[in-house]
Amino acid sequence: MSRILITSALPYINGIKHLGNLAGSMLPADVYARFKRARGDEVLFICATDEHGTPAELAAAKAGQDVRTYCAEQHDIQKSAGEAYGLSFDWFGRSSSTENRDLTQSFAQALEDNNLIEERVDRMIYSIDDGRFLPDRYVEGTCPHCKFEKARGDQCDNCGRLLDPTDLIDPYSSVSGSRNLEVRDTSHLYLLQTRVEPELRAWIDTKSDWPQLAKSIAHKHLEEGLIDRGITRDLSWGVPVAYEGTPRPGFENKVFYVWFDAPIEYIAATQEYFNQKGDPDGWKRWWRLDQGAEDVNYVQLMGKDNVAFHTVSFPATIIGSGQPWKLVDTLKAFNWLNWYGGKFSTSMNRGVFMDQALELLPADYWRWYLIAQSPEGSDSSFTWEQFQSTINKDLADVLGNFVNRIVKFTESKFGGIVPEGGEAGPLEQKLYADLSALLTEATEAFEAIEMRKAAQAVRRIWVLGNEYLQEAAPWTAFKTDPERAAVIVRHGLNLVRLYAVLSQPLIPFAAQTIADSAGLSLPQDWPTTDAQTELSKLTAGTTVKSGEVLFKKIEDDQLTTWAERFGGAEA
RNA sequence: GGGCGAGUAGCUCAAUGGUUAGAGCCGACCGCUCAUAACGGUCUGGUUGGGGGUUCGAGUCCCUCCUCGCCUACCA
Repeated sequence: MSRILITSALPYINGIKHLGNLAGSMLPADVYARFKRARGDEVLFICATDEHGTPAELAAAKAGQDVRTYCAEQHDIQKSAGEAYGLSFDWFGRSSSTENRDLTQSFAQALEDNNLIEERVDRMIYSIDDGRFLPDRYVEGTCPHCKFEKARGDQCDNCGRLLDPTDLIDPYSSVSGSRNLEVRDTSHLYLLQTRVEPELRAWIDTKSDWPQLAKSIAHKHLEEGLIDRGITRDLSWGVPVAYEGTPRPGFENKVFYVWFDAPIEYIAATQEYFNQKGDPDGWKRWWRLDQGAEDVNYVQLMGKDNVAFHTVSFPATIIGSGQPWKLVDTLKAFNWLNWYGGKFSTSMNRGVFMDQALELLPADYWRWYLIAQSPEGSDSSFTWEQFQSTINKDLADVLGNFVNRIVKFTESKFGGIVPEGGEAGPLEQKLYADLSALLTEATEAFEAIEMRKAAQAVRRIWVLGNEYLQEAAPWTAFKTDPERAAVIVRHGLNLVRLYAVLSQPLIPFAAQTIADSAGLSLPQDWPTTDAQTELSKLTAGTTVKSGEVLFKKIEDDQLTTWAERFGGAEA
């Protein structure tokens, strides 16, 4: 038994997430967490909303709400959405918690004590009409290179060149459109990452098993030389720049940069969890190497855009603190799920969001599709046509129909009781062998967090049941050799039990329904690779019961309706 | 501009430098009749983005070009 700490990248507070966000971090993290729990490991699975920063302030203003109220509301929405998808977080926290405020300030102080913090004066764009400093990308204007009129202050979307906001011709605020801008001096704290580079490099060099994507991003930063990072911003919504209640002089109206406090929330959310449980020191055995966390395996899952922050910035903060914090061991990065080859986009009404998806179909349908099509190697595309095909074939035909056919057969021929008698023959021996190989494959894929491969292996195990029934033909045996039929049906029903167990991480709701039909309760331990033993756990005499159809097929006219509502190929 | 990744069957994706590049879906045909018109089987389908090179042997390694995606540190 191992101790596994799992974190999913924190979803930003700015509105409910689309299926791409779900597929690229939270869902695979959940599948992995469920798998590891079924394996008997001690799992702590943490996530939270990332609530600070300019976009949150602007979204709140747009919604006509106080930012605090807005975030509280949006947090509840995201929390409910996660629960509706069966995301089994042990805790879904908030980066605006008091725990995170205190811990973030404490980290900043530790870095300061280690002479890793420096005050510098920046020249930033201030929008007089908006009453705020503007991050580079919130300043727009004409590109000095290509004359594109909607170039952002950080980069021109037309010619791709990197820009400084002061380069822009005729700049204006993208918040209000105001051209009443000026450059102002403002002080900020900088984290002197350059000074922790040797330690950071040494640590990264130990991570030989990181995926290529993560290693190359981390090394790129090291090779080009780390840059000292500004870790404060001129905003009102965020962690105040203070220590133990005392604001830092000159920083009364500033907060820490959202990317400084967000990863710290992984730890703070754990504190929130244990505080809520009345065990205020409980978090330490997960995060403090000097207080019981030395045997924790820490696994982070995230989208590819997050990799640099998790391999360089956050580790630099932790290492710089000089304190014995747990650092990430295993890191899994995902690419993007696209919408018909393009991006999901709220403004262009492209794509499906988590709440909308559940209006159409149960969570398991989405979970299965998103895991089976997981954007692991490269970006993958959502299309309605492929979604329909995957669901109808894999879930309805292969899995759902298998469970239904064998249970119905048992009801009509054996009174709904797992029959006794008979001995396993050559067909069963072949089934054991095939199943053992596939169980090994599936288990290894889950362990390696290779989601496509894992789903594929599980699907092949479902197919195995249909192959077995077809060849064994209990409907024929029943007429000529009832004892032989009993053997076949007993094995078929044991496959149903096995499918419930195997399906737990992927489609937990359906797994429970399948388990119900065999009189089982979940969770159950993950199967061993000893197929013969696994196929004898449901013993003769047990009552089985068919129920509603497990998965309804997606009809063509449903698809048409959805494509009209959400856009599709034409978008 | 720089860095990284990707490009393989109609579609979605596999393939430690080593038989004849595989699987699912789609399509065609055959079988089965327990089951959600479900299941099983067979078959069709490829100039591996283009062009060069290394090698006994290249989807894989090298060079170059094209296309797409991500990052490029003040969006998160």
